[in-house]
Amino acid sequence: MTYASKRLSLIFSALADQTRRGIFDELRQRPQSVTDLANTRPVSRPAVSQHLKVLENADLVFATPKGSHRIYSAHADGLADLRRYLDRVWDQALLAYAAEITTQNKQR
Amino acid sequence: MTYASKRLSLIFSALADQTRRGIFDELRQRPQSVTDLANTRPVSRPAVSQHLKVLENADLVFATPKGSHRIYSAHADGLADLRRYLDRVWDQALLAYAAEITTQNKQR
DNA sequence: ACAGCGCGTAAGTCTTCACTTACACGTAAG
DNA sequence: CTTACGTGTAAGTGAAGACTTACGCGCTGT
Repeated sequence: MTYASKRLSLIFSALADQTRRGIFDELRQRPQSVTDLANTRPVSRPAVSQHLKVLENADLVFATPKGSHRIYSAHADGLADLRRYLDRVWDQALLAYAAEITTQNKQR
Repeated sequence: MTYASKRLSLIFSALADQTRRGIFDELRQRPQSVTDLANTRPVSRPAVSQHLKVLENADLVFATPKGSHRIYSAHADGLADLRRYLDRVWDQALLAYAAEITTQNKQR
């Protein structure tokens, strides 16, 4: 549980940043190198490198060495945990919502 | 798109904090007041109040005045956006993964 | 071998954030 | 009315984060 919480924190905070989510979104469309990503973005190349490290640490991205380049791609594993959490939360939220409605009806 | 991005950032960063996610998880099980939440948690009451403000701002939580109390409950609306994003990402990630596999097969 | 490219990382700065204590205000109860 | 409770918010502090420039190291090609 604690393990899962830390993992979720990594994933959520990784996707919380707009620049990072942009990188992730673009990597889903097509794998790219660090400089390729930096060229289409208003931040420096080291910044992109650091963002990729965060995404990689959350299992949202992985790198494939290609000669002297490193091609980054989106990874499905990190998303699986997020999806599991969200599915669970989703059901419970709907239940809570239904319970709330009935409570409100009772109070009338 | 930019609007959605900002909204997503709010949701993701709201859920990125462990304390805040704990509050949200507990509110899904049963609506509670601020002091109730603070009592079962190692942080002060104002801290909980601030966390609730962040959650409320992300449409993950809403308050119902009850006399001098304020009962907070989980809200499904904020989750809807998150779920939409995740569904889209999920499909694309699977496609990207499949594309990557076929690329690797070609290169053999 | 050497010049250049792609990349990661260290070091520094400025902002954001999670938290604390102190204060102000409305509601409830004596 | 006054005392007490529940709450939100302002002010301050220490840590984390999103950047920058500078540096170092492994490939690549000539």
